[in-house]
Amino acid sequence: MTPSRKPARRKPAPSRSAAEQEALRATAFRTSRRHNAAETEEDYVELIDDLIRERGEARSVDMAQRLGVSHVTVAKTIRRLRDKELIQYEPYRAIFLTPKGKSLAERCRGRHQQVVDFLTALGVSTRAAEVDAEGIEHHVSAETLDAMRRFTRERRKGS
Amino acid sequence: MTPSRKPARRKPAPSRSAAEQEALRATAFRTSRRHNAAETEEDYVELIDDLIRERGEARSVDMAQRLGVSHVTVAKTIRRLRDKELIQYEPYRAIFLTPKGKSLAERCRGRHQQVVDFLTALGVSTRAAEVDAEGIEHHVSAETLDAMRRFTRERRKGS
DNA sequence: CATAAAGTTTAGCCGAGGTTACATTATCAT
DNA sequence: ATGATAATGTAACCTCGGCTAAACTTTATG
Repeated sequence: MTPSRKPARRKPAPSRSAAEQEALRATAFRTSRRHNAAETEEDYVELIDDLIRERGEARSVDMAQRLGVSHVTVAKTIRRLRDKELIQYEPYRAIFLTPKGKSLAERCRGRHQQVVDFLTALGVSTRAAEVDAEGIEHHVSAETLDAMRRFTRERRKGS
Repeated sequence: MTPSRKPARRKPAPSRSAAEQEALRATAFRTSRRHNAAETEEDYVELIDDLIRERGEARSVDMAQRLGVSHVTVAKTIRRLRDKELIQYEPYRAIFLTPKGKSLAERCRGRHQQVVDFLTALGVSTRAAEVDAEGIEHHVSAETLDAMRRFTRERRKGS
């Protein structure tokens, strides 16, 4: 009557290298979730760094505009980043990076550029490369980043 | 005394092609956030599809194990997916994909495999490719995916 | 056939990240 | 000097995706 009358007890799992495979997949999901969580703070410090370079200071109104988000969201997030000692600011004043924040920002900036360069070298348009990199950059392992760098260098030399 | 005594009014933005640049960046962030939001449902339907292929049915306890998450989280999520008509199930019974869910699952399966193949062709180890793909796959545009496919094909022919 | 074990659901908590509406502060211009 | 306006902050609310604890259903078994 109901669409399924399947048993509620577990079938014995296919017993090849199954356990390892399962574990690897669960790890992949967990890793991805962890990276998603770190994404916001990486984006914020990177953006603050950009703004300081471009106009000498970072202000929440500009951050909100660039992120495509309300200023309230920015306010809430930067409070959290301050608690984590990545940034520092006084009420109604501009935002600055702590040394810790600055080093994170620099790492992110480098990685971001590498991903963009890689995608471009692969033949992706500047526009798409910029958009995709924003999503991808937080999920590339050191190993993959290295392979990307190698490819970019070769491709440039070759052409 | 306070670390910053910078003005609270906006400086005129650097006026080159600034407006476009700003818009592009905000778009990149928005796109990335949108993809993050879609990530869960894509992962779930893909996983359900896998389980059905492997053992004929998808059950929440297995999903929880593969995702590395508690079974309660799975229960809550699948309720949402049912509301979105991606899956279908009765209480205490196995889970099935609706046509809509099935087509999403197939798209995701293809994309996932393509990203893994690409990373492998690039020289990344199987293990890292699997983990990174889980994060990356949700953020590749059609254009980038196409470039990846092209590269994978060439590289295979070449070697 | 009663009951234990496995699986599923419900209730309630939390933090992240988003919103609107409203309050406060700083700066600029008259 | 003060008043308008831009920027920032606060309050209250939402959804999503985690969690634990406890209740309930199904299935297997002694």
